[in-house]
Amino acid sequence: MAQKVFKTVHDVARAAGVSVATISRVLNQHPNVSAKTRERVLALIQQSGFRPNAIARRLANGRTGSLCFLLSNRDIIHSFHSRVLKGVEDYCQQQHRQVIFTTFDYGPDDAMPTETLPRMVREYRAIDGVLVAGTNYPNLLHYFTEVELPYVMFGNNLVTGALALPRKNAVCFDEQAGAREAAEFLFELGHRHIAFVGDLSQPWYMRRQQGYREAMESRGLPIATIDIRGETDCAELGRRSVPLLLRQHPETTAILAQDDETACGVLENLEKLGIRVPADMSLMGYDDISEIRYLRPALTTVRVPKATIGWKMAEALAGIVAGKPAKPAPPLPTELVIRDSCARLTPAA
Amino acid sequence: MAQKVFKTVHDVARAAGVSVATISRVLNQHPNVSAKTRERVLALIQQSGFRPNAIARRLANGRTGSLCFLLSNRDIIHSFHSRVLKGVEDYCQQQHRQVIFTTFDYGPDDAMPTETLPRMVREYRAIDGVLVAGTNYPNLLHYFTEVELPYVMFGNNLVTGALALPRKNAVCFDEQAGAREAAEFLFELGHRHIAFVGDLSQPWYMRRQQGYREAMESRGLPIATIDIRGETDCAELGRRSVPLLLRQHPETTAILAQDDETACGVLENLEKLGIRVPADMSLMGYDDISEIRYLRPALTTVRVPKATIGWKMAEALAGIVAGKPAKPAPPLPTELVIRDSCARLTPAA
DNA sequence: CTGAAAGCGCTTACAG
DNA sequence: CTGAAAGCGCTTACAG
Repeated sequence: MAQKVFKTVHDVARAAGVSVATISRVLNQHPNVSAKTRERVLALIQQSGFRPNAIARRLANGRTGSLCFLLSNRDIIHSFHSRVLKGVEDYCQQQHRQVIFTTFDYGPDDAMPTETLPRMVREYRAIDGVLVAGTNYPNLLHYFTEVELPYVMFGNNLVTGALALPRKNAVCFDEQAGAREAAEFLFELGHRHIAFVGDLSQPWYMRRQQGYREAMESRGLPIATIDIRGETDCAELGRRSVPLLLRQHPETTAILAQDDETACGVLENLEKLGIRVPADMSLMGYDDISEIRYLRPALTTVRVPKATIGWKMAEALAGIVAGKPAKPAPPLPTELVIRDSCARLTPAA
Repeated sequence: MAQKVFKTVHDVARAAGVSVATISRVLNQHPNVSAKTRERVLALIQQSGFRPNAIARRLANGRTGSLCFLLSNRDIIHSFHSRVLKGVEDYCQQQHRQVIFTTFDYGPDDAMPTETLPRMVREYRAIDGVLVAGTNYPNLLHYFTEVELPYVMFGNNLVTGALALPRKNAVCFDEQAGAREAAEFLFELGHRHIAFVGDLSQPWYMRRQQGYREAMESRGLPIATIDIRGETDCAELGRRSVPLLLRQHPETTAILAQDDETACGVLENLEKLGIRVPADMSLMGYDDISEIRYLRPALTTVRVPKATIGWKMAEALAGIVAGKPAKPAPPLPTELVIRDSCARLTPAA
């Protein structure tokens, strides 16, 4: 016999000889349905391949079920954020939520409901809330507050004014502790002249330098920081730092770079000068991005728990949306990944 | 005065002294509204910050406005697919569409409406169509056809049976031509003994090898293929290929790897044996993924137009959804990216 | 356990 | 150019 095709709950209800309310109840696993009717309806749905209209469900029950992953001010999706997104998606899949991906470029002074703001965040109820990734400024966050759109931030990536906002709805990792452990690791290897290379005008790199400084100061070791500002290409920053470092701190035996890309630049110029890593100089990155996968020597680095950050952000946002009070979560720990770019300091050196 | 907060079109209509139909018309830029009313309504909307309910709009007009980017059988989002996704998002943003990102793991023999299939693709009308990325099999594609869900595939990534399906709804790049050009480039540099390293059991790598073969045969040059099967880690495949290659084709002066990761493995083991790239051996990758960014020597490779692929896929899907007849698009061209890993063959060698 | 009916907040012919 | 009314396809008190 020809298979009936049901387009709406009404079709199913008619065939089952019950009301649409009952169909809706079995669709939503509502307990108040007799086992008998439930089975009959379920069978009908099965064989007809009936699929309820998702939009209608959302309008009726008032829940959109979707979280928006908003990547701000990035022209490409770096591997770092890909991993965060993957964590978000894993959580959402498990929770039967959907993740809407979008990007947005704006400046700190743009007036906020702007034309370029993605449509779904401007629209009312298109999304339950937004996961704020990339680089963000207070104007956008204020807008979210104004229109009462719940959001959760990736706390480590906030610029200036955004830092002062309440942090209940932020997920972050312990940037400072990661740098501290990195410096301590180099100390354990026997290094006493450890330099930090970075751009201290950026809050996140500043925190890393602070962790480094804490580790050094608590051991009475000298601080050696090469602070290069205004260079947005980290690899280039790393390259430029090498001559400065060698001149200003020639006694250095180990370098802690502000991030992996910076480390790549440092490595490149070190090698050009015939300084071998790790034989002559130990080198450490930060982040553990996939771009360093095939670097030789394999880079020892501080791994940031990217997928976990995404998962926790989605979880926090879902909680807020569900009305649970947002509570500040403790920062996520980083993990030291020991590969080949750091060596024990030999007495000869 | 206290700012009125309008929650629905009715609130706005009441304040403007018109009907909701009129509000809807100005919201949708319908021409049949007098300039006067339009302005008044617009002003009201402006100052009240009224935002129409997106879900209700979709239910009423029957369009969901969202495309689903489905990444199949990948445990992480590789940089390759990040770029494709970015292209999709760029197109969708411009078209005021939203992209729903999801992942899905399945096998070629799984029965298709499975529990693990993401909810939004199971639901009716949650999405307008799906962009199929990652590795996919016929069973999923058949399911889409069955439930009449429009889809567009990334054509280069289809396995076995999926290859035989009609390709009107596929976007692909010219894999074979890219490999041909790569081999020709090595030829121009004076190389006559060029080897291909890869896994010919995979259709995509097979196509690359075919391009290589065409270039070689048309010049009467010998084919030298190292075909290693069953190794899913390409870098490892590359590593393993080196001793085989040196034994079987010791005359080789240039290697065309099936992809960048394979090239990384080749490079690693070449260097271990003291064979310098490019001085002693030229080496070429394929894809131009971000993981090779910091490789030294910088890898000469064939760039796949990832973002363009994403853009074209989204464009094609939007066209199909809009009822335009799907027409097969010509394959997108690749681009040779010349960096430092290939050198002119000197007579001495 | 079940059904009739109102409601979610828009859009869209249809009339005027 | 504008409005009244039906409709999009569900869900959810409310009654029974």
